[in-house]
Amino acid sequence: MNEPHIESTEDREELNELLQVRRDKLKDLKNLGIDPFGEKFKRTHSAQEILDRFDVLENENTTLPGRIMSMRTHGKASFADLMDHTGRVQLYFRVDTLGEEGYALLQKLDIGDIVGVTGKIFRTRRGEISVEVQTLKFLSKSLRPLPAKWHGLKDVDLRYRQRYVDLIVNAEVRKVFEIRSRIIQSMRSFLAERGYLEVETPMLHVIAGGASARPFTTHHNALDMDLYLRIAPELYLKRLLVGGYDRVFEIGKMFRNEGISTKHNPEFTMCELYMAYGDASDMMKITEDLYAHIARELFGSTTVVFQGQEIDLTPPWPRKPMLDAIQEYSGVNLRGLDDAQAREAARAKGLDIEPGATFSTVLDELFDAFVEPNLVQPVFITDHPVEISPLAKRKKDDPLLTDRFEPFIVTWEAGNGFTELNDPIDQEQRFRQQMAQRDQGDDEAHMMDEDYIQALEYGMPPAGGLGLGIDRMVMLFTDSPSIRDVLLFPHMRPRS
RNA sequence: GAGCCAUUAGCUCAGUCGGUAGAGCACCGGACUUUUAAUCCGGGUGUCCCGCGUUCGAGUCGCGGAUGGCUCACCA
Repeated sequence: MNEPHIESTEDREELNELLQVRRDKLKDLKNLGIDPFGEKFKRTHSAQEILDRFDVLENENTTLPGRIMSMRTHGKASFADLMDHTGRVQLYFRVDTLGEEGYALLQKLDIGDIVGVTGKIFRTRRGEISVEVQTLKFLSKSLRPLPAKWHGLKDVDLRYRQRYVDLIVNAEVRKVFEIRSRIIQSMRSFLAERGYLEVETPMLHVIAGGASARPFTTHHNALDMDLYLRIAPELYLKRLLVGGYDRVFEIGKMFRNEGISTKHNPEFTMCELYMAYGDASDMMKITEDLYAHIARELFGSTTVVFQGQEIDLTPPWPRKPMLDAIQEYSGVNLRGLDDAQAREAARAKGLDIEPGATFSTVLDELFDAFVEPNLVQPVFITDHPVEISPLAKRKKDDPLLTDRFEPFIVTWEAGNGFTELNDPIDQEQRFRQQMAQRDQGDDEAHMMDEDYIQALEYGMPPAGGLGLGIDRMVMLFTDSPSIRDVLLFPHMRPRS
């Protein structure tokens, strides 16, 4: 920190009045021998504690830090609201208590300043629980004005770019991220209780596998090699099953170089878990139980309201094979059709299908157009075609389909799970098929991972695996319509 | 990537037919010893997102650009 403090007009002519006034007060404090950026401060109570336990705390002394959020001055007495992480408590200042000199310091106090006070807890005539301040310490002088107390900060651009201000001013935003933290905690304990070991696998991948997505690339200088940011941890977690761990999970960031929308951020959080000797049905059960468990912990109920719709998360959720769902909602029965017939059937429903589209592409289009918008209440869509499921085990009774499922809630895909393919020979063929698609120009097709095949050749137990999108789960539980509302710092274009 | 919309004071927003900008809160000065969206008196603090153009004159009209929002596309 070599830069000198900028304190007054001489240093920076361009500061506007609001900023200048605060810098002048800062200078005044220093001239009085007061450090405007205090130090460690020990608290005896939080703001909420004072309110909650007033019956026993009345007339007791308290010491607490917080941020000044509003001030009402009345000549020789003044009021202020002090906010900490728990809530707000009113401060009462009077010249009789503080003395002329102490009281005069209030002139240097601004909304936004972080202070520590000591004083007596009492109730005002109007009934407001307050602290009559005996000592006031400046812990951090605020040099910028906060947004208006009544209207707050609404400009979404500013709210995301300056999330710190959003968090200061909008208590409901703070709440969202507290709930996010509780959801993840609750997920961890849920899985730990069931014998899952939390692990960490690499984020820098030589092969971006485990999902169909365009990866970000980066470069390692010392090794002079390009690397990918992971799009999924799947192949590493299954190597751990080969290694002998019975149940593992990982919660972490994934990176996908794709479009940004209200449901997509380039980096997002996923929880993946694997259960040796299990299968897709175990994973469906874990999914519905986990959602219900979190809902109960958060709200004491397994129904939640999202954007005005009541969503019933009570297990068990219905299971519906993909082809049945398509037939039910679009009237198209794709069973037994070849690529050309499937294209024709979809076109008959008014979809714009490309000439070379394969059966699974058509299926995807029909599903997106006719089925997805209807999947408001939780449901597992099952039995995806093998071409779009290169890591899932085939169904015993239909080798063209896989033992796979996707949970849908409020029309979003909330996750993805399946019985894991543990046959290295089939896996290698699937990868080769994906490579062929890649050669056709599909840059989201899976890459070949020789080492993963080798791992399977050592023997991986039959297993169930599941990936859950944490951000979408948090959106559901916090009634947030945009993923940006559940990310502290959503990706934004830099301002020029 | 495409369409639509938005961008004016620190914040939230007005701004008529094209005539050089306003309100509330915040802020500054003054009064006030239990207020609480405190009140009362006085003060408008501005790159009207940026650039170019039309015009005697542009916050306002046209074109280009930036950022954001929504929808679509892409995408699990």
